[in-house]
Amino acid sequence: MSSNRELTDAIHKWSEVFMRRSGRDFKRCMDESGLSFSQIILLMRLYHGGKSGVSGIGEQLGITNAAASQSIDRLVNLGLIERTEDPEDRRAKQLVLTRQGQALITKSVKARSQWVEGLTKALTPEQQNMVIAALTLLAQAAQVTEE
Amino acid sequence: MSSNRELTDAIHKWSEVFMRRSGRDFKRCMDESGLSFSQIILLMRLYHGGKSGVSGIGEQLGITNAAASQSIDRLVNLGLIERTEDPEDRRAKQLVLTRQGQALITKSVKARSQWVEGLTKALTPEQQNMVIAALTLLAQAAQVTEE
DNA sequence: AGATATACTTCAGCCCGCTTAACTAATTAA
DNA sequence: TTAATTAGTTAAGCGGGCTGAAGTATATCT
Repeated sequence: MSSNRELTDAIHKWSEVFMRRSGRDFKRCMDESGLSFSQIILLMRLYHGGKSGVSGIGEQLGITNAAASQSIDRLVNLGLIERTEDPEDRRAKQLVLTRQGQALITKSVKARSQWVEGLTKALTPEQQNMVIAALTLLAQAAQVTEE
Repeated sequence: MSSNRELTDAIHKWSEVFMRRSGRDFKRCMDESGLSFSQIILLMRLYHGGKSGVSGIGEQLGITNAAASQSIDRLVNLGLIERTEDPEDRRAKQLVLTRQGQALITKSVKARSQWVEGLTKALTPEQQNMVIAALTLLAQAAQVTEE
């Protein structure tokens, strides 16, 4: 039977390792793409959130419309975002990732996936099954939590 | 028996969820502390790497000594880093996190730990044991991989 | 129609982070 | 001991990212 302490400890160790890795992942993504952290976060929001307007992005990121507009403008010029007029409301813009923009994010996700996959290489089949089950459980729980 | 496909899929789903979460974690950490991404990365390097010099940091972060020096200077002024003369080589400086600097990073790690712990709340004891075992395996594998 | 509100853009101004280049100070090599 | 190397700082300059304020165009309220 699992003591609460064991669970906490395991999670804490894991958190340290993966926080560190996350930092490096982002840093590398920034260096390779030449984008800033804010810009990558912006792309990730679009990647997960689908279509969105300028002020929607600004709100999600906690910045002013002006800042969002400027940042988006740069990303449009880089060919990572497509910005079109909303036919329903011609004041608004619809923002969607271009194929190139999507590729940038998926590449990052893929890099992390491959890293984890590498970690499982040395495990026994039983252990691998356990990892599959555990990660699936966690991912599901996380998706339920998302509002 | 686990097919390779299952493993890859599970890891991919997990990666998406956690990449997204990582982004938000960093963003929140930046907003709360008022620090930039670079500065947090710098603190994390010191947190994990222990003592280090200015050029060591610059090298790890892929920036010039000048940039590292300036960034460190700001963090020293904020009371997050202690910068002292190396007694062995008086040209060099020893950089260590202050208690406040350490607290900033540990707070971030703790936030993530608590999030994951929250995810496990709804799981059965057996499932929790599995999560413990899986995360422990992954964390160990990751630490072995670190050079 | 006229007033108000909304969605976004533009501009000026500030700070941050980066680079290169020039500098100081300490160490090491000749 | 003089010359070269190494560690770090400082300064000028560029661009990014943010804000507040002003401006444009569309939509909605009365």
